[in-house]
Amino acid sequence: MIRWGLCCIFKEQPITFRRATAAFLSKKNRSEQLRYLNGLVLHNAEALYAALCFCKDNGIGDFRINSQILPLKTHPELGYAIGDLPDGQLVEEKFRMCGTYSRDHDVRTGFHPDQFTLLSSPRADVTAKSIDELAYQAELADLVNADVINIHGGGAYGDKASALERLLRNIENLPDAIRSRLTLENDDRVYSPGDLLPVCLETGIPFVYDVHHHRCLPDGVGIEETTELAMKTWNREPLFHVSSPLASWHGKNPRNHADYIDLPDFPECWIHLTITVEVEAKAKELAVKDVMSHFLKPRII
DNA sequence: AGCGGTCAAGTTGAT
DNA sequence: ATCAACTTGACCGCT
Repeated sequence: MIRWGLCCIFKEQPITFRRATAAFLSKKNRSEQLRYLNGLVLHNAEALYAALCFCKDNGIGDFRINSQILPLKTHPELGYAIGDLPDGQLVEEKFRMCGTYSRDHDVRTGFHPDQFTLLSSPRADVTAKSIDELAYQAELADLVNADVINIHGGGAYGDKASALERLLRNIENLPDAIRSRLTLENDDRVYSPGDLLPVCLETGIPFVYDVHHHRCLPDGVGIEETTELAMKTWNREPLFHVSSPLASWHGKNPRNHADYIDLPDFPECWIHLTITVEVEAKAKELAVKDVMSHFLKPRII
């Protein structure tokens, strides 16, 4: 049985997440900043609850939470703690309600920190800021009961072996709140499954297998074998990603995502697995419902 | 109310 | 050298 996942936002549903810009906020004094952020974050906490309700009502068992749900949380000048907000208690309560709802209705949630979150960089400042970002997402994950914080390997910096060593060492030094949720995903230009699986095995970090990225950046190992290896890295329900290229696999940029999933792109060997598959498609909830409908056709007999 | 330039952060590869 | 892509368009000043 596949648990289908929706990523971050909606195409048609009137559920939106607000954001803030640093340029705008930095023109205000601190208490005005916190008041502005307070309203915005309350809105986002309520939107998350609505998103989880939509998922449950539509048979969608997984929702990826946008990293910007607490905008500028770790910004060097504008950053804040939830407790700094005028209604901090209420904000926390609303996120906890999301956590209760997702537990009661079995809607899995997770985070995917953005491209600036790197545990392989040679720059100590980049690593430190990344760990800050991961700590923030772990704190929020605690409130909302999210069990995954998924990142990529990052850059190669001209020497992939050294970068992988830094990645490994940084993972091993992470606090447990982060490490217990952290996962590694293959990307489409630097780190293939073959690069990351050894790190996952050594650290006990689960491997998020993105089959689209694997097709963009192959490593000589087939989808079936990689699926099996990925499954073994998980101590809970495995999480995989699927998407289709915008133009075609042979076009100039197959990395761009299409609106919907082209059914042949879904690996046959996944069909009978007990896994979560997050659908990375521009049509969002419409794409998830579309792909689900292909698997829910009434069976003969 | 609607338009459009702009938005914290790192790294890569296409142009 | 610039720029889009990456999990995602949304924000906000201007008219």
